[in-house]
Amino acid sequence: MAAPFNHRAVEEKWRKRWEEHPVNVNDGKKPKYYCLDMFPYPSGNGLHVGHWRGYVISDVWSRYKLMQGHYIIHPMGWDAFGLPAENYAIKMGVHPAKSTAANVANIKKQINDIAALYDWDMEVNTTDPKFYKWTQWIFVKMFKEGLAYEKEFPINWCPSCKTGLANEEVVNGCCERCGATVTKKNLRQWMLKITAYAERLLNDLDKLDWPEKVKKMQSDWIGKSYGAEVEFPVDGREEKITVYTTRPDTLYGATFMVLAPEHALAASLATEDTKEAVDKYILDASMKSNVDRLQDKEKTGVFTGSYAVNPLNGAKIPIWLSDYVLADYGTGAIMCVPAHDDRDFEFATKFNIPIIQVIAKDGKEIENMTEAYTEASGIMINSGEWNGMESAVLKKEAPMMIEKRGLGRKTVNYKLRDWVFSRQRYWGEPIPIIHCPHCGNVPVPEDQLPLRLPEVESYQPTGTGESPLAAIDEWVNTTCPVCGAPAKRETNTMPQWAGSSWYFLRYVDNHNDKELVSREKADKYLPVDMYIGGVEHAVLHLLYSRFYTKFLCDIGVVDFDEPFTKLFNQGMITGENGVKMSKSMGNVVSPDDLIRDYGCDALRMYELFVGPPELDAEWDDRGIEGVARFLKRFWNLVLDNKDRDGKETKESVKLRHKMVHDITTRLESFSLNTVISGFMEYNNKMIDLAKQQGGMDRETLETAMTLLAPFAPHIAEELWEQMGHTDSVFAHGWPKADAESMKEEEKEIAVQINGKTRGVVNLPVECSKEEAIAAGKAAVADRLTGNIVKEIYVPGRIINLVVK
RNA sequence: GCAGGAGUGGCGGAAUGGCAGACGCAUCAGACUCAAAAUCUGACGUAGGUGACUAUGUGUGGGUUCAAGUCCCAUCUCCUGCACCA
Repeated sequence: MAAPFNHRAVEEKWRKRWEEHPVNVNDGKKPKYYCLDMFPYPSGNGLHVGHWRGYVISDVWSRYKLMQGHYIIHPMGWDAFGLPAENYAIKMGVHPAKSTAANVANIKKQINDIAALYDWDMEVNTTDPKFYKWTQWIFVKMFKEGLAYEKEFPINWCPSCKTGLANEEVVNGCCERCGATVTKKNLRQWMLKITAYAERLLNDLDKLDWPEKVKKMQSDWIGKSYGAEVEFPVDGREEKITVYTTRPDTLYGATFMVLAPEHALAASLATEDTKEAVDKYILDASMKSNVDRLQDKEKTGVFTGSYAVNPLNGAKIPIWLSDYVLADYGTGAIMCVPAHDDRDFEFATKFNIPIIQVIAKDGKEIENMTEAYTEASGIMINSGEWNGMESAVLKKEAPMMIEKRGLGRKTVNYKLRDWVFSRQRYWGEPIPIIHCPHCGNVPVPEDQLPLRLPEVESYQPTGTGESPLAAIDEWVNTTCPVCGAPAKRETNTMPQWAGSSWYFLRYVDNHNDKELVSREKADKYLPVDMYIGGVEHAVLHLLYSRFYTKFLCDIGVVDFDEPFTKLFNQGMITGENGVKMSKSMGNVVSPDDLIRDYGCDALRMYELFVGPPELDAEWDDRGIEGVARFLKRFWNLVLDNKDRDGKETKESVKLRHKMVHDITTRLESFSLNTVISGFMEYNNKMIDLAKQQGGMDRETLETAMTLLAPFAPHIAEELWEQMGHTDSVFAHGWPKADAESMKEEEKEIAVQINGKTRGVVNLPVECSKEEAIAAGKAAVADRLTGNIVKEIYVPGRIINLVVK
């Protein structure tokens, strides 16, 4: 009997060995493969089994690529600036720099328990001045290119975090971080002109090997629409109001116009009679939070007393104000066609505004309209010279026709807004701008970067709309780098996303203090081949990173404009009943006990075995027994047979090649849970065959441990060594399956009568239909009654006799 | 409301249109043991039968096909994302 498997001894031994003799080395000849994890923010809670999953997936993939002959770039770092780190520090009453450093140390230790291939020489930390020097440098470059600009307007404000937020950080009107209801606050803000890249961000999605879901979320977020801007003169006044519409074909059906309460002309359109009501409506709207505005099911509005003139037919239509029109989309004003738009219909019905149908539904005008007809299909009616045209055709042509007649222009619109980039908090990169009374906004000269975050006693958010940095006079007061006059520093900081938008570029050249990344290394090691992480960043981090990469490509820092060639989103590990693991729910499962009891290899495999990697999975500790038993059985199989000199047989060769084939195809398709079950299946088969034959050949056993190596590296290495090898199992290439050797000569085939299985026959694989049918008939002869009207034989699959 | 995903034993989950439930957990029985643990062997969808068996079964209702968990139509439920974007 072989010595029993002692996971602790084996793991300890190999950890040490790998430290002395790394398995992933860059010889300068092997092709690179960059496999990246979304880097964590170092929270105080440490890792739970859910965090492990993504790291295990990426490590398995990395080791597989390693065995295929690549040099693996598999780095890890810390997204340590930002709200979570700062809020944690405030709660614990320590300085964020201190708590962050402690958390990094703790999590790093935990991550090391995974036994992943991480190359700690590449480590980055977004709060390291050597790192954020370049975060600031990118901002300065963007400023110089006109992509970073200042603007005062009502932004999303989280009253709990006491800071402004980007649109992407507002979820259902609440703060993405803390869940508090987001309000509006008029603030001077730094903005990044991500909208300048809207078209490229949209189009280049086609290039990416990403989950369709994520691509769709991004394209919806960018939200491109085609339409026209149409100018409506205001009756009796000089001004014109421009509206944006995607349905210019329905222009004849416009019976009123609605302006957002924030529209520049809103107040001035009021007449003496309506002034009071209009002013009140505008004021009320300004007090409403996003949530209130969203939750108001019933439409509200107020008539201004003024009229607009439909430029096509001269019809006078009333101008209303309503908060269902958004001020910052399109022109903040819309023409309303109640017959063909749900919202306009609801509004018109409520306020008794006429409804004019301009597209015939099923060739007819609808009597007693009860809902809007929103399809752009049907013949135009009540539309002057457009009568008789097909709506779908007109929808496309109308913008040009309107433009030709000088009534407006063809245009496109995006939902994407510019990125609110400043935060009124302490724990972030200071924005490297100096406000000079003479020169305006002047960037901190590049040779003076990094602009260090000052050490302070008090870093609590002020809530006044100013960052805590504003209170540090000696830091704020400086001189203008251009004219030398007294000037003030910008006191806002950057959002957490700033560092994470480009960190993946830095890993490969993290000590370079001359450049963000050398062009040579960028060309050699970038971009990321495989990016693995949760889906929660679909429109945040992943969109921002694409934007940054495109910008850095445009200014020549890198030569590619998409950062992540392939993306994989792993599902979340939850507690019982799909409840998210959290401290407050008390359902957090720590990997520490499991590692102690079952070992790292077992936990790695169980993380994958719990379910398809892309789906959420409920954690159940008990299941780990299964993989632990498998590892023990495999250990015993190998050690019991290694000295028995088992001969290769036809059966064992076939088994070996089928095993390689199955494991590899499942791995390639990222079906990692079935890779693990595959190992168990083949292990069972090998055990049976070894029993039958009185041994198992060496080649088959070694192939099995080679396949197992990316999943359970310690045990694979140990067994590899026990087989007498002095090199690492990872130095061994990934085995290849030979189709010829896998071929079955005979196959068991079900014989059906009318689609129901009535027997089985063993058939040679190469066998004629006649022979097969004859054998099939013989196998079910006693059940065969009536006339056979059809005989189906699908080689290798089935025989079906259709009987009447 | 719109878009995407999912619905299969007690549980997690497998199934290029071809014998549904692989693999594992839990459970039950047996072996080993003074005993327990570990390990090994076997059973394990439901209903009926002593039985080799028979019928039935992948959310629900239809359809296509020699053959449907898988394809098509309709419908219900759950999850995820977006949501007054004109």
